[in-house]
Amino acid sequence: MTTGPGPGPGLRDRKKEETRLRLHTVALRLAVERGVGAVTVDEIAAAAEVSPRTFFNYFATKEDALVNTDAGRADAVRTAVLARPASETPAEALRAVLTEHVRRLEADRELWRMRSELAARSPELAAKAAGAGERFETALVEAAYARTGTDPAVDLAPGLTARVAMAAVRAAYQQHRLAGQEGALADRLATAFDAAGLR
Amino acid sequence: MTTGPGPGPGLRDRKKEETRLRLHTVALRLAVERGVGAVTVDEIAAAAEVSPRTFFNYFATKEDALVNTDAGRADAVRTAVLARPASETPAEALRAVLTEHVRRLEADRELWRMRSELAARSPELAAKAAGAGERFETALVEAAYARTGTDPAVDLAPGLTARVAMAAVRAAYQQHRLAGQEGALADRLATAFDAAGLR
DNA sequence: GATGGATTTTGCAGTCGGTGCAAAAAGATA
DNA sequence: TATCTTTTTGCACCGACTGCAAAATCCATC
Repeated sequence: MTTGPGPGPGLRDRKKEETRLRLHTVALRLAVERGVGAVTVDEIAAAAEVSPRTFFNYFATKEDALVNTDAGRADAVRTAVLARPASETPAEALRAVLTEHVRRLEADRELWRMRSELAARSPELAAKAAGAGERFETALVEAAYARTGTDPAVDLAPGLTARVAMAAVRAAYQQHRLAGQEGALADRLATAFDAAGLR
Repeated sequence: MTTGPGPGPGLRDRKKEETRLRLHTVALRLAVERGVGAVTVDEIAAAAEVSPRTFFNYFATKEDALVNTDAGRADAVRTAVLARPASETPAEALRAVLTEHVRRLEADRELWRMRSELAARSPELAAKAAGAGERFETALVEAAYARTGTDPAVDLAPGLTARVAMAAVRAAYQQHRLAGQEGALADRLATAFDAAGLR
């Protein structure tokens, strides 16, 4: 994000980042208060103090502002899996990266709770979130194959392992949510990984 | 679909079913030829010889006409899992139902190839398809818990098993596609189920 | 500090997806 | 055949989204 010999991000970059975040949080707040369908892009832009046209400089669609799917997330997780020690099996690498990934998400628990709530109320949003989840899973699959160096048309295991790992994450999340978010998600996740054979 | 004491579906019902199918296949054809974004609802409706307003009597959105996500699919699979012999474990029931489900999908291989191709080219379509996949998985999870009669907040296993089963299906599909759809998908699926521990 | 260039925001007009409503058309029934 | 029910259609409208160009803001240089 460095723009040159200066001491850090310029005012422009900082303002862009702040605007993006403001649009996202304002959109979330309004949608939670009134429902996804009842909030217009005009209203979000006005509340965030930018023009509607500018809204679309930041987000391709209204749903993107609510889900804030960051294309970098899939890239980042792929990179993280590849950066694990070469001695680890795909299962070990995936497990370690996902455990850390979930730990970080927990730090934004309230944000995730709001997103889940909205997705439960809006099929379009649920679909957008599911699409993002699928891209995330695809990145894990690609990373697993990159680690084994095997041909996906021949070797089923890396693709299966990555997908099973994500299945364990989703199962642990559901249980955590239904249990009222009591207890440690990390423990549930560890239990799910063990039960799914990822060691 | 019987409308009364008559000998079968009335003209109305038959025409509705034909119209829905025509809209779907015309939409698919046009989208494959020109790209999802380049085809308008007006064009689809005209090619299917109905008015644009009628299009929306059949499909809630343009993407729905392309993906043709049938809400009944999730319900049907839930019913099928519940209808398996009570002596079967969730894993056995899920495996049997999914094996049959995939066998039926293979009968429409060309249709599924077109859908996959479109989803790869359109993020909105990919999201819609992912959303449908998630609802399908949710139905499997619900059916698994209904079979065990256990509390999802307490018992992780049924939810995990159902999700792992779907992971196996997706892994098998990917391998099948990358292998140029040669060989039997059913064999790949059986291998994936075995490797994932669903017996 | 002034100037010019680069970048971002904004306003605007337009297209398209999607909705509600009522009239017209088509099918079903007596 | 007349009447009722259901489906289709036309229409006006709203909101999401896009391309374009002018205005505003930031940045580098002198």
